[in-house]
Amino acid sequence: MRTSDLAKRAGVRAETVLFYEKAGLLRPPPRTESNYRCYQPADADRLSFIRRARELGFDLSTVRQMLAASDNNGQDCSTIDKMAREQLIEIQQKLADLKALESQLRSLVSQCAGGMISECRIIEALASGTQSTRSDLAEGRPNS
Amino acid sequence: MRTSDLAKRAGVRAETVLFYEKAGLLRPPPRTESNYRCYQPADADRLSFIRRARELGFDLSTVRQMLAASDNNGQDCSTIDKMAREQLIEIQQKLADLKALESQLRSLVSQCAGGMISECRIIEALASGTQSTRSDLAEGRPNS
DNA sequence: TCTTGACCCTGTAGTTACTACAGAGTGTAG
DNA sequence: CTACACTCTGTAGTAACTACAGGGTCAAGA
Repeated sequence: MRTSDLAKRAGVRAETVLFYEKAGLLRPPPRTESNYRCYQPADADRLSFIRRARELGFDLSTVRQMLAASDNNGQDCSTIDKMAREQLIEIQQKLADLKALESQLRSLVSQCAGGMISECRIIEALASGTQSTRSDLAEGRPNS
Repeated sequence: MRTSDLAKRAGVRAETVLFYEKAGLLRPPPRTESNYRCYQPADADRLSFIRRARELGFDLSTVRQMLAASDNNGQDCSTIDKMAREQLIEIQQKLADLKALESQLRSLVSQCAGGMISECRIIEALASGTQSTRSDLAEGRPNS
């Protein structure tokens, strides 16, 4: 398999394959006489593994460790387990943040009734929070 | 106010203030004789506006447009409204993605019963999806 | 045989929103 | 006078790719 064939199988770009090699996730495959990379089906599996882990939000260095662990069958499962649990907690935190953000944004959007900027509720909401009113958002020193 | 005073008021770093100036969000303030930046309270309001918008997930170019709109009181509110609605949709999409991700990850984590890597359910789950079994994750060409 | 087009290679620069210096100058307290 | 804390500019680093530039290779068609 050539680089682009491997890439297609996993649904990534050829550049990404090269990037993963440089990043130490994919091993340098043998080359043809003309220096083209030559991949085996097993490489496609490894690449799919990487993609699945990435889609679950694991970062590259975590994926690297997972691959190392999976290459090392005798090892204890707890490292991997710990990484997954940490990732879960991180995702749950992000989820909570995003939920809060969504409700704030929804309330922001619901307040807009059209009309002029000067009475825009969205701008007002973003400007409020300090004691100042919207009339002086560092105006008076225009820059253009 | 000096740069770091302004920064403290909005809870950002001094470098971030400079960065926002370079990015065209904060206007270059007047300088002292020795070339130090001299901010007014209104600049703090503008910076807070930026921070609030950023915390709601708006990107810098959107924030720039919002500031431009808010500097231009006569303008119609619909541009801002549109930006906020688009942002809401984006956040809702991310929220949905993250929810799906969380449940996948939760099921992954719940399957781990400890033990050796060779029978790790987490690795298995990441490796599955193609027809291949976990025994051949591009092994056989170790690289170290 | 020559050419065209589609690949492949390496290496570098761009993206976002900052953060972290390096190397220089300034201001003030002891 | 000196130490220390600040300021300035400019550049390089972060994550995970993406997008070239400038070269080489290969197979099919004229």
